[in-house]
Amino acid sequence: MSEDQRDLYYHDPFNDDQRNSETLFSFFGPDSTIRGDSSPPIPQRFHDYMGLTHFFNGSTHYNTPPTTFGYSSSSSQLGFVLQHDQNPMTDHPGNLVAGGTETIPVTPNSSSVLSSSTEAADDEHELSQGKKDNQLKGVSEDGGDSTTKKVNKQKKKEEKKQREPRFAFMTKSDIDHLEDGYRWRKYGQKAVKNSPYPRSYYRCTTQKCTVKKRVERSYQDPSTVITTYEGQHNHHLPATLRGNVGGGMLYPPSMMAAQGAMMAGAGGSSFPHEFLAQMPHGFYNSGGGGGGSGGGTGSIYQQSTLTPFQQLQIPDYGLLQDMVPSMTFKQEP
DNA sequence: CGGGTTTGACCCGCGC
DNA sequence: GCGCGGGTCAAACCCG
Repeated sequence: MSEDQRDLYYHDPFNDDQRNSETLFSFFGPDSTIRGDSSPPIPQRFHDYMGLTHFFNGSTHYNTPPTTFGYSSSSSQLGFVLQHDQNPMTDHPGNLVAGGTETIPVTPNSSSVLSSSTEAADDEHELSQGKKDNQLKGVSEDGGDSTTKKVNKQKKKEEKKQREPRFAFMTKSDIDHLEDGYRWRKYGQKAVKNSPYPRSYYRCTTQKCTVKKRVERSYQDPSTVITTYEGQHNHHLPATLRGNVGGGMLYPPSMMAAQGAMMAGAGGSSFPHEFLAQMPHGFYNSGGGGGGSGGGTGSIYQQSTLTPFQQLQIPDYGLLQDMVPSMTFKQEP
């Protein structure tokens, strides 16, 4: 009963701060904050994540998870949950965790969306491989011998500890599967417990690229799409998507350079939160520019009607830095 | 015909 | 040990 009640709640990754394996960012809410050392309120909020999207797309660097962020659909809000394969909190003792409560109304019992998937997804890479191996073996080797299985299991357990970088974010969008410049192949769909909306599983179609993503719609707020990326692309953006040539062209070189600088500056830690620290300010302020969406005046749930071009903004690093004062910021001259 | 989607089955980890 | 839920597989199907 109580469990049922608990389960009735939507499990929201952005409110799940129970796991240290996650770092959460939230740009939702009128007083959304990125909590750095001093947790200053963000002067402005993102109401158009498209810029971010394109910004992410702007990366042509390998091993930059955020490159998967680009979207080309209309949306207005964006939130992040960054998941580190190690302990993100050690990197950011001040916690970048946004409680989530101040942004999107969720219950404290969030667990499944990311956390459970976090757990389960641990083994996705290895397991999926292992599973596949097992299955294949089972077929090809008449079930195989238990010794091999045991060895495989152990191996898996060891490998399991190595997590792919994973992060999630929420977006306001009518579209479930938002385009991000990469090509994805859907390989599964599952019903989400206590949610009328299914979760879809996608894999990057590029050969040897193991990046996956999960997409699901928020149960509490159907207009919100939760996207979880896992892994890092080891290739460039395919230049085939609706003229959105990798999105990379959409950003000035300085931007990409800045990102590259960041990645380099991260000392190999190519994790999104560093990247996020560099997030340009312009993108979230682009609403007023075009779509007539009311720009900065709209509620945080306001839908953006920007076109990709309207969403294009030259990043304002200074403002960004203001937003995330606790983060290192590099800027290309 | 090739590539993507759908969908039921299966595997695995975890909690009870 | 068992059941549940998440994640993946793969055959069938769809579509351009």
